[in-house]
Amino acid sequence: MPEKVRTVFANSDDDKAAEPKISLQTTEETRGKKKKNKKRKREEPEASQNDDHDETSDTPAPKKQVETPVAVPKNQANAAPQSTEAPAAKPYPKSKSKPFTDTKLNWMPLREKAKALLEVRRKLPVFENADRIRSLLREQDVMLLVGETGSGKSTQIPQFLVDEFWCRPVPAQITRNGKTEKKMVGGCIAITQPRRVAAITLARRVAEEMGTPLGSHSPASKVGYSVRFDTSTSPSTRVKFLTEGMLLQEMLHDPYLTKYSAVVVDEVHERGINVDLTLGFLRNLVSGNKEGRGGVPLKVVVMSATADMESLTGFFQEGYRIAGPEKKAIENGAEAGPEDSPSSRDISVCHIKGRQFPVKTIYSPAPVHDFVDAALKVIFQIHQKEPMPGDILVFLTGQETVEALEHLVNEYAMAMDPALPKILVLPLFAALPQAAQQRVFAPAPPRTRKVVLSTNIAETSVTVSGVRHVIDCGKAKIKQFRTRLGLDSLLVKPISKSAAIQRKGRAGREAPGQCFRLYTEKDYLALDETNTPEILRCDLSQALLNMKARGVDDIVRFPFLTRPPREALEKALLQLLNINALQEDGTISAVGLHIAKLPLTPTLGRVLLAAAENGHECLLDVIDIISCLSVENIFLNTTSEEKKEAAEAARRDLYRREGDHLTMLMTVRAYASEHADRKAWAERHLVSHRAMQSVMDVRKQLRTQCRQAKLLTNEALNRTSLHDPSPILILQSFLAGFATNTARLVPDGSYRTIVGNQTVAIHPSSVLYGKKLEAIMYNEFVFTNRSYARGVSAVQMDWVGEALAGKD
DNA sequence: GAGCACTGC
Repeated sequence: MPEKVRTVFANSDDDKAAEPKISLQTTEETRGKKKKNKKRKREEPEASQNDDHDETSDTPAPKKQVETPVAVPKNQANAAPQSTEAPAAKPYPKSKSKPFTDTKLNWMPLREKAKALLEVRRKLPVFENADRIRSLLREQDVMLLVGETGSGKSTQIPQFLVDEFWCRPVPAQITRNGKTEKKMVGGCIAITQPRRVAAITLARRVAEEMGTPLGSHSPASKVGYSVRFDTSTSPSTRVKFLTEGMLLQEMLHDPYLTKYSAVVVDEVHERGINVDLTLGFLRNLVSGNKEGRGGVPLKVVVMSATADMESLTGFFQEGYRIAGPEKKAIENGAEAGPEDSPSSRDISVCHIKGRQFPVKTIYSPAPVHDFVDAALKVIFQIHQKEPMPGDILVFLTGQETVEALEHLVNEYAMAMDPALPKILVLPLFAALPQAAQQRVFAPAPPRTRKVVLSTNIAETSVTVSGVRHVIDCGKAKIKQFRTRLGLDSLLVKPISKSAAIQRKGRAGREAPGQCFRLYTEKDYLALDETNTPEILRCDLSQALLNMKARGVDDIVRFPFLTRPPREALEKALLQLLNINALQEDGTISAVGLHIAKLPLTPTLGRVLLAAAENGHECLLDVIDIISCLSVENIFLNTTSEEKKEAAEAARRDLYRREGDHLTMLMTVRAYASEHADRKAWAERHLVSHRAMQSVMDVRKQLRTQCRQAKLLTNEALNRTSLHDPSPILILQSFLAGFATNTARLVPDGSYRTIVGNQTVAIHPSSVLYGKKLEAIMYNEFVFTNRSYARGVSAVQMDWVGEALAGKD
């Protein structure tokens, strides 16, 4: 249903009621505007392609767009996703000696580009609402904004707000823990994003539009971004794009977000656990007393692509209700601005229409049993009937189904009528090497139709150009943490309506399109409205530790947008108790506080601290291993048989009989000591170069943090000679966090978990696969077709006993 | 004999 609703921006001229007011969409003015929109679409479909960030997420601000703002074929822009640096981002070296006037001169071309871009911006659906959004936010602290794809909300909203009077830094007196301090509060707008690429791409784009250099490139820069391993801001930054995790991290140090006048939370509908935590903390900030901010209000804009805003309005209203009808007097005497009038408690809901071409939906007349087979038929049906150009995007569940369909399509294509255009089949999934992924962005060769077979990576993370036909199998693999069993399950499940709409929308980005749903309309109507929030699907220990570290001692009273079941919360608390991150009374311990600041799961954080007690050498080795465990799989999947044998031989010298942990250590050591050509080394050993680069990033970050925490000395870090690792010390350090992730061999030759007595098999990707050992410790316990332990090492039963008894 | 997608001072 949401896809059929056509709404315009909220009509906010209604009388203001005393009760918290929600201005809902009105449909009256729609008609005229709709027509206008339609016309616009025909005239400049290209302009709409780069204004919403999910469209550019894989195509950083196409530079052509800057030079000729009118017409850029999307294909072209996508064809070179590597040319990331827009010209505006380049000209400022970090050199401090550069005179300021120089910067000023270099500004001129930026200004001109910004002026040209303004023409494009003016045509965005969101633009005509600028004044209304500004005036609502002058009165109110919270705004909810529904903006469909292509509305331009992510790039424009911060620019609408940055020059508002309330967005200037103000001197304030802050009282905390009885101490009063003078400080500037506000001045900056934060915009959160679920993904790194989006944060960086948007920052680049907005910097161009504002005509200022990006981030740390110049002291005059107004736009910056902050993602893990990559921060580009300057003291003058006013608009900052960051990942949700990064904002949470900032909040650990500055709970009242005193740098910011506003926080814009974008893409809320994706409902990652970080966004849920962010919203909980923000609700406490807007509805609580503002002492920590010296009485200066914080504006919160929550943006989503789906119309389900009722739960969000209720969520923020409840915050106001609990805070009480009267505002607490501000004790330190900060002046009461207009924000303190009752209307600051109103919440407005605004709808902005997107810019999409119409997409026709075709349902399967009867239930489909084999969606790979059904997809095959539809692909050739489209290919025979539909004119060129018009590529096909097929949503499947995983690598397995992608590869199965790939073979089938290629097979059928060979027997195809030679008079028909050719078919180019391109698989797309996250584990695919980067180079192979890039192939889907290149436009199809002449007289060829691209058929992209994708997992749900193409649903949000990646935009494929040229697509006019979408085939949706209606399913996806979803990871679900099962509290009772303490394991992750990766199961094929039906998608939600909003995911189905998202998939369908991928056909209408450049021209009218069609979407074939390989399920019946009845099935569609029975789907859940939205995706299950991650907070209901994952292990909560990290989230709880973060809350505890922020002083939220009573978890039950935390404002959850969706409250996790009690059992899941209890399990997480128990786990934190087990690793001594919490004290018996449930408050955070010194160890817990330390772990919370590490960019690791609580368990891995605990391991790191345990290793620190076993000496510098052990800590350095454990950091190497932890770095591997906290990134995607470093070992590539073998594709062909010949390659496999060569790789097995090359990898042989890395394998350690102690298990995967020590094997990872040897891999990091070998990679790090390869100075000539790491990429070639990685290819030879069938190790993912991309993953190893992340490993090295994490390793560097952890080493730095350990040095700052005085767990490592410079001397230990700079030592060049390699010591012999001590497997015993390393594995015992791991048991400090993973004592409950252990299993012992039983007489029938299988393994049973020590806690829970469940059957578990060593995953085939492990170096210990097929081995019979006294006991094993594993990093992960997952269920796919059966229960597997992944990341496995051999341990001794008496070590496990000691670790479980807490005598580490 | 096997690998949905994201993310972190």
